[in-house]
Amino acid sequence: MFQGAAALSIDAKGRLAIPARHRGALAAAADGQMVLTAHPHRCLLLYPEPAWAPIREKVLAAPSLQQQSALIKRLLVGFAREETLDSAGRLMVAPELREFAGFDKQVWLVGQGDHFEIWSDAGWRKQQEAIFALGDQLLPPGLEDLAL
Amino acid sequence: MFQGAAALSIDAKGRLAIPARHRGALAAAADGQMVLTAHPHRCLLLYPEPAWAPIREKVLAAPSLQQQSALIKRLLVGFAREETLDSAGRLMVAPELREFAGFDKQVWLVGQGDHFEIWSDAGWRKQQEAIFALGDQLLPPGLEDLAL
DNA sequence: GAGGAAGTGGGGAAAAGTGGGGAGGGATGT
DNA sequence: ACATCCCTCCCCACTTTTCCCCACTTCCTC
Repeated sequence: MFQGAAALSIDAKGRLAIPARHRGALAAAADGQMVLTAHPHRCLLLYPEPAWAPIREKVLAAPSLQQQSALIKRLLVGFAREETLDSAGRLMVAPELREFAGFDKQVWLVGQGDHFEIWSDAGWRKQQEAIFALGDQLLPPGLEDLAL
Repeated sequence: MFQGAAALSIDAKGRLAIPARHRGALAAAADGQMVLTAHPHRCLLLYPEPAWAPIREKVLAAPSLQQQSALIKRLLVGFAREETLDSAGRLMVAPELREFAGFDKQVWLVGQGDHFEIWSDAGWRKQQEAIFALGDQLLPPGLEDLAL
């Protein structure tokens, strides 16, 4: 179970150090095999491979001659890369993915249950602003009864 | 299983270097025999020959006097070429196909499960813009329950 | 404050990407 | 039929990227 947001920096070689407290869980869930891909909201997704496989199968089953499902396939499967951590526990983020998500030096690793999202600093701030801007319209259908 | 997007360049002779991490899988799936053809979305398709054969048979079985199936046949089968990689792992892209897909120097090789798509730089960027433009209408019929 | 673990940066070897020369073979035209 | 041209493919050389390893700094723990 992954949760928690961490501000991390990507070094000049595109490497992202995963916080040590998550490494054990990643190794256990994925045997070290992870998949890094693009999210339509313009962040990246980091999945342990076993959690990613069923999603990939589902997406690939969609008809590729239909415009909209082709777009999803191209984004999710098209950008996906198998990755492992290097000996210092760092994840290599390919230049294509860095560009897609608009990564600068500073990024955020955000736990989301069975996977992580990785946001550029600017993108993450926008998410927060978007939440504040919702005001009373905060809760989406199906979650109206959420109490905190 | 092919996945991942790579920005590659086509040299002056029309050669495209396939990333080394895909070469093993291509050799295994196709014994080196590949088929390169045109996709109606104006990109190219790269199939291992064994995966292409059933698609070709299916397309060819369509009635050729019906306008719509004739168009598909002409595009998919008409543009298809058998290719192999050269000794440096490069794929030769015929001028006809380069022109069809509007290839300049920079192209994208995009894994799509059992095959690849190859996009011009401009075409690939348009795909991404199209996805962002979808907003909340992201998921096509049949994929509404996709969770990321 | 000392020791250890984690984050950070960079050097260097090896592999992969890139580009071009030139031989071989098939097509074209005289 | 022969010469020429063009296309293809193989090989070599150069550049860039990737990966592995080591060293330094910082922070937390004891």
